[in-house]
Amino acid sequence: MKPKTKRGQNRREKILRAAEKVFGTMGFADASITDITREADTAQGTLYIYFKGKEQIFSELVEEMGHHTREVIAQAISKSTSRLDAEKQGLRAFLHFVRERPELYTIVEEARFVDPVAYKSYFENFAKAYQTGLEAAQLAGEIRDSDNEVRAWALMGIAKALGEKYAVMDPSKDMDHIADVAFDLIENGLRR
Amino acid sequence: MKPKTKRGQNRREKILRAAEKVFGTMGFADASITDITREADTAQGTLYIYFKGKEQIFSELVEEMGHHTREVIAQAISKSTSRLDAEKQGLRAFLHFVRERPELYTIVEEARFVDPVAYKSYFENFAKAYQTGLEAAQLAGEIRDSDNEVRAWALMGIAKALGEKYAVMDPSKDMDHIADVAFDLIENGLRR
DNA sequence: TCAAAACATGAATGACGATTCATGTTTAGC
DNA sequence: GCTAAACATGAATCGTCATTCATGTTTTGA
Repeated sequence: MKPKTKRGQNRREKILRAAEKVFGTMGFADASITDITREADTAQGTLYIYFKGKEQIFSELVEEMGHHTREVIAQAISKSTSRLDAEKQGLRAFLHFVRERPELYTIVEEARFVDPVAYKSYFENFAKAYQTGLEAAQLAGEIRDSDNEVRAWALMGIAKALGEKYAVMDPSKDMDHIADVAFDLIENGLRR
Repeated sequence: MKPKTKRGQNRREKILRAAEKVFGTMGFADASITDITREADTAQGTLYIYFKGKEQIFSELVEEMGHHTREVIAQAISKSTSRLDAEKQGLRAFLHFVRERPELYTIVEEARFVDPVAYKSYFENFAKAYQTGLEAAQLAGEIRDSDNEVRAWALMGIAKALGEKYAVMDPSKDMDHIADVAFDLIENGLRR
């Protein structure tokens, strides 16, 4: 499963990157093992040296997305002074990351149907972290009192939808602008 | 394709309802024609009298969801006095509808991968309508000036995420409460 | 009442593609 | 430089359905 030589590590990584591209652009069902191995310049059988099957590669990519997202957001937040500012920096970093790796993001969304368990835990973990942050901000008096679980899911929903629209569907607009508009809504709401 | 007798109409409808249930619970890939026809107490071949194939049934369900959602929201909004109130009533009605037909909602989400064209037009239409409403509210001075396209996608994202979480994943909480919390966030933002 | 149209059946067909495996090649470490 | 382990190959296998179709049954309308 895990490679023991440098050569093996390279090959495994090459297959993962090919799978990211192929799954992300054609979707899980339409992507064949042949597509992935062709993209990786590899024989079909080689894939089964490093992975149990089609689904396992996919799941591994979902996990990868989880790690990277956590890293990216943690990094972005670390410089923040207030909780609300952390919110803003986290959103901005997330959107930039998704625009850089739209395939990986699409894979996470498809996980809802291909690997529902991974999908659920992915988002429930994020929601919990989000909620904890909101709770702290609430205790610190930065934000108004409300149901922070519902708020956490709502805020995640904003990030998901904007990522889907402005990183995957229509990646032409400036991401900082998107983040600014969204954060203004999050901070101040709609009301004049 | 379209039935010409009452008997045919009943059969077609029965198959559609079976497909809604089967696609919604097992997902498109795992759902077999046999599963659907078994659920509908029908022979496999009968399905092909009324539908071109597996994908076409699916697409028809996506369209159905579009019609119903539009109806439900239009109905809910019709009683509203202000644009912001329309926002609230629309959100509430949407969440109730999704809790009543979670399978239909899951199907729309899976359409992103099964029928991307239908999916894209579904959400772009909603976004446009949403944006138009926001534009009017802005002109009426009810809400602050900002980029209403981005806002529209953000607000749709809230509705999608809350529907997914509180209608599909965890349907135990009171939907009016969910809608109230979300609308408070939309109206006033987080800031104290 | 009866013929034609509409509807219904479900076993057989056929395509597709994930996975396996018998056979080679390369690398690590002594 | 040798050999065992690790890695690589790709054609053949095998299971899984979606779809078809030859054969019945029911409904319609005159």
